[in-house]
Amino acid sequence: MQNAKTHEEMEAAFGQQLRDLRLRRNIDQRQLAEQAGVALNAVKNLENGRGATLTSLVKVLRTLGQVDWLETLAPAVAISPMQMLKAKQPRQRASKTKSTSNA
Amino acid sequence: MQNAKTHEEMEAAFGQQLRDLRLRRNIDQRQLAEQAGVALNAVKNLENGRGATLTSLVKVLRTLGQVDWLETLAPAVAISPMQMLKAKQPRQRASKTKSTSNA
DNA sequence: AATCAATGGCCTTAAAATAGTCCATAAAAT
DNA sequence: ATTTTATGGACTATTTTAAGGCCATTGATT
Repeated sequence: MQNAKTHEEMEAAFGQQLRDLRLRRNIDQRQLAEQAGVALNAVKNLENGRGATLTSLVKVLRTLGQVDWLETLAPAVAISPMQMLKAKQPRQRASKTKSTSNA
Repeated sequence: MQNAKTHEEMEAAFGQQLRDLRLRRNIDQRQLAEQAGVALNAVKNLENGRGATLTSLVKVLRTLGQVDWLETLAPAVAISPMQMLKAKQPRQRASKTKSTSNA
């Protein structure tokens, strides 16, 4: 099983992390909302996992000094410039072979 | 300056990472959308940074096998159980000192 | 060169952000 | 321990935005 968590659980757990970050900086939700330029309820929703937009998340992450985290999702495969020249473009579109299509 | 990138740029860059992940698995947007249980447009919006919900992101991340990434935002401060007993609660509310209040 | 995936536009519906207020309670002050 | 006070959660109504679906166009793959 990959995690067994539902989206709701995952979002709630994620919100808890956001809350931890905020508390480490010792600011309240209102201040965070103001500094991030989002509504107070947006922060509440984020921390409670009740639904939010990526935009709100990015703004909040920036205020919390965690924007870099967003770039850690898909670490680019680091290859040398020489390899770069040899290698084909990494793939810009999915190929036709419907390998993983289970639908 | 905190990163010089605008939200739009950040979301677009983030979307590019999602696209990379998808292409590494060699599936197209439609397949990803189907497997994730979101609309094709949700995937488009995510990859293009045109606005998306956290829910869509979580569903897509799960399909891409990257849900664990969500838990890497605020790595909990690992302390021993004994320290836990001694230590004060990490802070459950922001304290009164309006240090960072710029409003 | 021909295909077909990916994008972008438009429209409708669903959902989230915003704004404002109230309340329970945890934290600070006495 | 009790009081005070700020904090965070809950609720409503309204505005804004994204999801969902469809079609036309672009452009990478083959």
